[in-house]
Amino acid sequence: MKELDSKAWRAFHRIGTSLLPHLGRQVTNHSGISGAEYVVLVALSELPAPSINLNRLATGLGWEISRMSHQISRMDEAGLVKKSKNIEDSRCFDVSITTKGRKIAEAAIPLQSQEINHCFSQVLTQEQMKSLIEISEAISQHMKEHHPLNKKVDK
Amino acid sequence: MKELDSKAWRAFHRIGTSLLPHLGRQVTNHSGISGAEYVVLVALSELPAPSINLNRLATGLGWEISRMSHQISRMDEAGLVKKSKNIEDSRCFDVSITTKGRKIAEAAIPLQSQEINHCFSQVLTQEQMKSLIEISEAISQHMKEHHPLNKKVDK
DNA sequence: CGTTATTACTTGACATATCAAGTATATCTG
DNA sequence: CAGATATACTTGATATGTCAAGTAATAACG
Repeated sequence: MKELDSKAWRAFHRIGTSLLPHLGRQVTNHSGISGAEYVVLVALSELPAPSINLNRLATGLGWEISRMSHQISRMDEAGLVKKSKNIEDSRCFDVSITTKGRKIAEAAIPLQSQEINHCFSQVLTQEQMKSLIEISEAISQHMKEHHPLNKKVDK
Repeated sequence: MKELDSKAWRAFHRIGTSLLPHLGRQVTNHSGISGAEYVVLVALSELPAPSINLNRLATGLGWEISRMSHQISRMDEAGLVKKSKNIEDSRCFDVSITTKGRKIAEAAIPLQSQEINHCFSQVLTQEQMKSLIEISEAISQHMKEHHPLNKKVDK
C-alpha cells in the first residue's frame, strides 16, 4: 500500500470515528433521542408514502435487518413509530412515524442541522463538499456491488 | 442548511456507517480479532517506545478513556497486550503489545491493507484521496479545538 | 504537613450492535 | 395441491460502547 493511500485511509477513519459519534451525542443532548433513533425518524418523516416496510427501511439506511427489527421494536414501545402487519403479505411489517415521533424529529432537525453546519459545512469549502460527494458515491457504488449487507431488494 | 451541505453530509454519513463497519467485519473474518482490537494493536505495534500509557493511547486514537480501559482489560485477558503500573506514577498504566499480539497484528495488517485497497484506494483517484486528506484535517482540527473527547494531554 | 484538588484510571449498569437460530407466511415445482 | 424453498422478520445470547460514580495516588495550597 502506498503512503498516500494509507494516509488517506487513516484520515478517513479518524473523522468517521470522531465526527459521527459526536453528532450522535449532540442529538441525545438536545433532543433526548439516540443518533440511531434520529436517523430512523428522519428517514420516516421524509417518506413519500405514509409507511415503509422494515426491509426497505433497513436497506435504505444500510442497516442489517435484525438491527432494524430491534430498533423499531424499541421505538414502537417508546411511541416514536408504529409497526403494523402488511395486509397483502403478512410476513411484512409497515413502519410509520407517530405524531409524537414527528414532533420530536421536527424539533431535532434544525438543531442537528446547526451542529452539522458547525462541524462540517462551515469547516469545508464548496469544492471540498463536492469532492466528498463524488468520493462517497464512488465508495457507495463499490459497496453496493461487492459487499451488500442484505440480499438485494428489487427496485 | 443549503442543498449541497445536506447532500454532502448525507453522503459522508453513508460511507462512514457502511465502509468502517465493513472493514471491521473483514478483520474479524480473516484474523479473528475485532476492528477495535485491530486498531489498538496497530497503534501499539507502531510505537517508537515499548509502551504507552493508557491515557495517551486513548487520546491518540480519539477514544474515551473508559472505553480504552475496558478494551485493554479484555485484551490483557486475551493475552494480546500487557498492562503494568508505571513506576514513577502508580496511577498510570503502561500498555504494551505482547508477542502474541504482535504476531496477530503482523498477519492481519497485510490482509487488511488489501481490503482497504479494494474498497477505498482503488475506488478513488489520487486527487480524491488528496482532497480527502485535506477534508479530514480540516474536520479533525475543528473537533480537536471545539469538541475534545477527554481533557487535553499536553504534548 | 494536613487538607483539598486533580489526575488516572476502574467499575458496574445500562443501551446498543451483531450473530446465529428460529418462526411464520408466501411462493414455486413437479 | 403437497412438499420443498424462499422470504420477512423475531428472538436471545454475547460483545461492545457509554455514562455516572467510585477509588487511589499525586500535586497544590495555605
